[in-house]
Amino acid sequence: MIQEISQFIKQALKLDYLPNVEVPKEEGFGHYSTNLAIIEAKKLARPAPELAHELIAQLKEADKNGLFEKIETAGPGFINFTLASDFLSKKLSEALSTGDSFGKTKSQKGEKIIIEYTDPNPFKAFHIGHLMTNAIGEALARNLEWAGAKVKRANYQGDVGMHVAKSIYGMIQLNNETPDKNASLKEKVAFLGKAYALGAKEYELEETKKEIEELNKKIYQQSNPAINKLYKLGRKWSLDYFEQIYKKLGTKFDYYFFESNTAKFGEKLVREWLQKDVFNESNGAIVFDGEKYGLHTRVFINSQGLPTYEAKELGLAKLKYKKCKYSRSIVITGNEIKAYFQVLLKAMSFVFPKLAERTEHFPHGMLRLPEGKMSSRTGEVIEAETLLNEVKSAVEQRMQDAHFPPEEKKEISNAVSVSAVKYSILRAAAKNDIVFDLESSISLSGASGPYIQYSYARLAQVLKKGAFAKSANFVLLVNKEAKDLAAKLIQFPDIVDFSAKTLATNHIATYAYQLAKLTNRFYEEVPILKEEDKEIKAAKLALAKISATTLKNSLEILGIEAPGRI
RNA sequence: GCUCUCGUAGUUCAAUGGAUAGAAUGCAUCUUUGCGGAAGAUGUGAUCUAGGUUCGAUUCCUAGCGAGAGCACCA
Repeated sequence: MIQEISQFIKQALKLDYLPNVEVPKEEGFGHYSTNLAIIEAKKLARPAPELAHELIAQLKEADKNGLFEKIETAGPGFINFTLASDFLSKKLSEALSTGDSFGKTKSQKGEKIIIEYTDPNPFKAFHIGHLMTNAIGEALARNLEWAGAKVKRANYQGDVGMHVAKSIYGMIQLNNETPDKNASLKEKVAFLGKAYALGAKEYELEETKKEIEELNKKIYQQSNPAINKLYKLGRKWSLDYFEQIYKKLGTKFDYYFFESNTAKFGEKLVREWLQKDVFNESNGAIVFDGEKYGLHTRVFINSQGLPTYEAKELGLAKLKYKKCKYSRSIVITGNEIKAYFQVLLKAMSFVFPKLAERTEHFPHGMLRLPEGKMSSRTGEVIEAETLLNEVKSAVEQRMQDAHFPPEEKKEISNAVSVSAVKYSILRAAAKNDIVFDLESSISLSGASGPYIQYSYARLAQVLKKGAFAKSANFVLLVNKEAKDLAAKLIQFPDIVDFSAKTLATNHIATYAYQLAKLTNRFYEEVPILKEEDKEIKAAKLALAKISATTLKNSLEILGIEAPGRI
């Protein structure tokens, strides 16, 4: 829609560029507006409001199809457009016939994007940080898909390194507590957690520290069969457990990469480019001297000759490219890795210049919990499952009185609790830290995922009772509530484009909430099924249908399910 | 110490350099059972400080104050 209006202005005024068009924040400034007159007035050194009047005359002249009901100027020289109801009605009809794919656009067409996110480490906990990365990554992936890009989801997991050595050390110590084959995944993972905690603690001690470091080498070289066996076992338990979580969260990865695969290749690359002076030797380690570029120096191969995360990441870039010839590669992590990624990209610009250009790091803030219960101040990490379960039990309590079959109830409480958590992550701009407030999530009121789901479910129930036609005359809808809703609905494709372009899915989240609010207002103020005039009723039902679809689609992009009733 | 990010109602979050800085929650008041009240309506209240650029600054620049993260063999 924005594109369309911008094109119209360009042609009408014979400009050589597309003017900026946006939706004004305030009501009363029309549906769309442009600051064109202010910009042009400056070039011509003329007063902007005066120029705006002249341009409006030309725009009205050019509007042969009657797209606009009003074109007027306000404030410092903005030109504001109000759509004609015929035109708006036509747009709604298009949306209605587009059906479930309303909102899909082509702005990212031709892009092949690989997105890496979640990245939990086998043998370690899947904590709320991973949950946050997953929610953001999944939403970005879906958003880009909706904007027409081809997207591949990648997960990169650290299955070698000191944390593994610590865990295996613990597994050996706790040998007699090892769960047997038939134990539940939960018990197995709990055992791994205990083993890691023990290993991490013992690592603090001088004598065991050396032992664990030796163990680490053996794991890397796969030299000891007994250790290999433990390694295989623990790794599998972890990965199976992660898979359960992905399923719950609605993520399906196309590729899994492991450090055990990137390590040797990365090491080789670094040694190769050491000869070409991209890397230096320093204190027995091989480093990249980032200081030359205003960054800091980082170790790529440590003094024991083992590749660090940095070297592995270098190998990973190439492996990703082998799997998927991407035009763009996005890596999503917490922002504590930001500085390190800059060094990595600089090093990569020598080793794989083309890939480095296509790679971007997307750092996000931390998911914090308010002081008090579930606080992480004690230093303990909070597992994703703990948080999800806590929210879920609150949701279940709320649903106590609902008369749904048990199976459906379970599905709904899952969908609602995931939505509560995901929405509170996605509503905020990703780069900032956010505070997840358990209490306000449990209360399930206000700008929340469950509120949007509820709004959808209400409409879905109405639509069940009244069949909507394939087309309708939306001009008949004269209530303010219906008109406001209609104007919001046709913005959806623009929002999809904008958030895909800026990689900011919080715009989708905000939009979904605003739309839900408008649908509720419409629902409250405008009786649908009771409407006696057949044609008006058909139009109302059709508007409800588009609203329901759009709510569902915006939730879909956020990775949130929309049950038909909740 | 250096680098990066951030600083907006009591609280949690918004605002591609735009118009009267939006929401939610909290508090106060109203709608009272209808197509699903997990709802809707009204009121209340904020851009850290000092400069600068601009027709216009929460946004860009400089300095200060405050918070968080990072700064060599962890990932």
